Amino acid sequence: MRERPGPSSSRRAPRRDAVRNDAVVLQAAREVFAEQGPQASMESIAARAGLGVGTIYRRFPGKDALLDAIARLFVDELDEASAAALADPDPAAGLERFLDFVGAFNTEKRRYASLLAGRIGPDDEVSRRTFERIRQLTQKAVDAGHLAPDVTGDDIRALVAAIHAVVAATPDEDGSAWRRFVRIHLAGLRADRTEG
Amino acid sequence: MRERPGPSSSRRAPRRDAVRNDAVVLQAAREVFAEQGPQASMESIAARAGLGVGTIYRRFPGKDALLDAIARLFVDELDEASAAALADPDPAAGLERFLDFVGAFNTEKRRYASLLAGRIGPDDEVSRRTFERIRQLTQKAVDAGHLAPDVTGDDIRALVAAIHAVVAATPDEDGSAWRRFVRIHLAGLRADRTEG
DNA sequence: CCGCCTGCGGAACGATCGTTCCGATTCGCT
DNA sequence: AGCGAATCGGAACGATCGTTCCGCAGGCGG
Repeated sequence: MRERPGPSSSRRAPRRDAVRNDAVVLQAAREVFAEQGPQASMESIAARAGLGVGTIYRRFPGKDALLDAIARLFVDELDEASAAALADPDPAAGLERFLDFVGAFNTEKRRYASLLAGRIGPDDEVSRRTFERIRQLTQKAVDAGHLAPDVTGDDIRALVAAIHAVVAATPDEDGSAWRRFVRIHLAGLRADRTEG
Repeated sequence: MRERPGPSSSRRAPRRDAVRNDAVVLQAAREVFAEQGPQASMESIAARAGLGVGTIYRRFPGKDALLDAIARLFVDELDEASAAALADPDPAAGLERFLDFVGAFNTEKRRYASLLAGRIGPDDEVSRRTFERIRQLTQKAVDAGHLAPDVTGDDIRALVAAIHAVVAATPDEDGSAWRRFVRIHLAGLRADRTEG
């Protein structure tokens, strides 16, 4: 039994091609899933990556795991945006920045929409963290008088879902439709609705 | 050669079981698709109907045609609702009645949501008729002063898409979430947004 | 440069599914 | 009741796809 170089490396350095392929597989999967939807075959992903199917299975237990990994990337990105928005000293600016991000994000990733369907549940830890930030951000905006007193995090969460739908229903990459939708809805969230 | 009873009946009365099965197949398909989604197998639909798969294929050319037929039922129902709303003498009441229908309709048919995905395009004749009615209804509501002057049919169409998303994002059959969402958005559509 | 081992390719397998087809069955008519 | 045709049931087929497996190539350490 020889001494090992370090506590974390057991025998050998990983092969360079293997390291490269980690990123290659994920990138190819993102492209092909975006073009063909979740029912794209593993074969077509492997072809796009310039690899064999076995190489994919050495990294991901199966197709579901591959889709989950991609979905996680998006959830994480949204979580970071919520953190940045909450850090803004002006709650109104932070909220609008966040909603802008949601719209732009959905527009950019419009072809990936079907991938997340039912893949990340409401009990996901990251999603819960994101919503908690939305809740705090909303409360700060209410306290500052930028939203009507009865508005809660649930209202903003509904708006986020609605933005997704509006972007999906809008052809091409026209950003004006969802921006107008957000402006209108924010006006409703600011308004005194005690009469209606 | 005998005289035939009429110009449209060629030989015989249709068999009673065949007439029954027309409705049986469609009902079974609706149930199974609602439970399992569009990827439910023809076999499982036939089993639910208590029939063989061949019986389904005698009525519908294939699975896609079966899904299209179901989607068409929903599109037609929405079209009728738009006609009823437009017939209301009070544009504001007609509009709110229509939006109420959309929310209730999506709640009731929540499990069918994935069936229509990409199945009925924007160039569908019935869908175009529906949108034209929405456009007229919106114009009447604007003229009556119930909506801000810059609101168009596109805004209401976006709201319809948003309602669908909010219903889908709400657990169970709680109708309060989308009702609140609609009330908020309508307040935004009524508001003078020249400042924001 | 050599030998060893990690990682790769892609054929093959089993499962699933949409669709077809034809013998058996059931119905309408006389 | 009996005949002929319309309709049905479900086995069988071909295509597709996810996954496994193992012989082989290519890179790493010496």
